[in-house]
Amino acid sequence: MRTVLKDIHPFNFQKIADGGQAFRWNLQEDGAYIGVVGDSVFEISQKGDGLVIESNGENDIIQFIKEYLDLNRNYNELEMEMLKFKELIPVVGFSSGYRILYQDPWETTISFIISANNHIRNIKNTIESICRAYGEPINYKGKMYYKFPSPEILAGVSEDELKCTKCGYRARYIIETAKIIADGQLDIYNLNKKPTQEVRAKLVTLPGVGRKVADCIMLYSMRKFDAFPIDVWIQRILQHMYFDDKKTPLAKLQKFAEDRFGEIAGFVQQYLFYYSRNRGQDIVK
DNA sequence: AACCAGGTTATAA
DNA sequence: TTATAACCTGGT
Repeated sequence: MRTVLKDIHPFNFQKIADGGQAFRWNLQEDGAYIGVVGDSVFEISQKGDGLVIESNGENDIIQFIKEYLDLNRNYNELEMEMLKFKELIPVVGFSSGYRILYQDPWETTISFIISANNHIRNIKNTIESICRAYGEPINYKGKMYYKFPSPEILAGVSEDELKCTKCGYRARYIIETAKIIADGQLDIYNLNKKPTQEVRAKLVTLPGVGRKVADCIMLYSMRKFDAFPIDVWIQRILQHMYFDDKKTPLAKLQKFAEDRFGEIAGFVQQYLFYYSRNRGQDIVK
């Protein structure tokens, strides 16, 4: 399947793919990105406002990837909302084109458990190893790619074996969480129907999932846009912009951001994150 | 060689 | 309720 989408704006796939919300997109020599989403391989290249999407999936995969890329949302409108906060004017200008992907809750949960106290290169390597070791293969243009393994599969892996993927002490969290999901103790695919507070409370019961990871899961896979994950970058930029560069407790930053940005907090977080990480330097891999 | 990187957890005040 | 240390791994 191959399709061309036009007049997509604002949209910047490089920002989206390398922005830290997804870990399975890899830049090719020709400038395209290849990644596995769900059961299919996708190859995406952007030329201005046009998007070329290739996939081993069938035609009905187009709607799927449009949802994934959040193409049905009006980001012009959204950016107008953000610009009502005057201090965000340079942030929106810098980060425009970023989008919040709509990812799989299970994969997102495990990915962000791995992300804790870790950095992107390691996170990507570990996730890729896990998929290669336990995920089903997909052939795309003569090369092998691998799906993200199911909860049932990871629930059955031993801790020592999983540690071969360099996830370290997180191996235990991954397996225990997989067991809870596989057993049906937590129905992660229907969680989004509940209010944010309630979903968060459920998510943090999973081993390896704290406040920050829970908010990432909600924001990237459940469309809970009032979630506002605070990592060191967000902490830095919030302290810089609103707290006179003074070290401020996470709880205080959290409440501040939620009160100030409300329903669009998650979008603001993404734009701030990208701004905080990348302004004045090259885009980090 | 010591320290850090997109936090969570256990433990103690 | 809030603060502090330990934690796999890979890199500087």
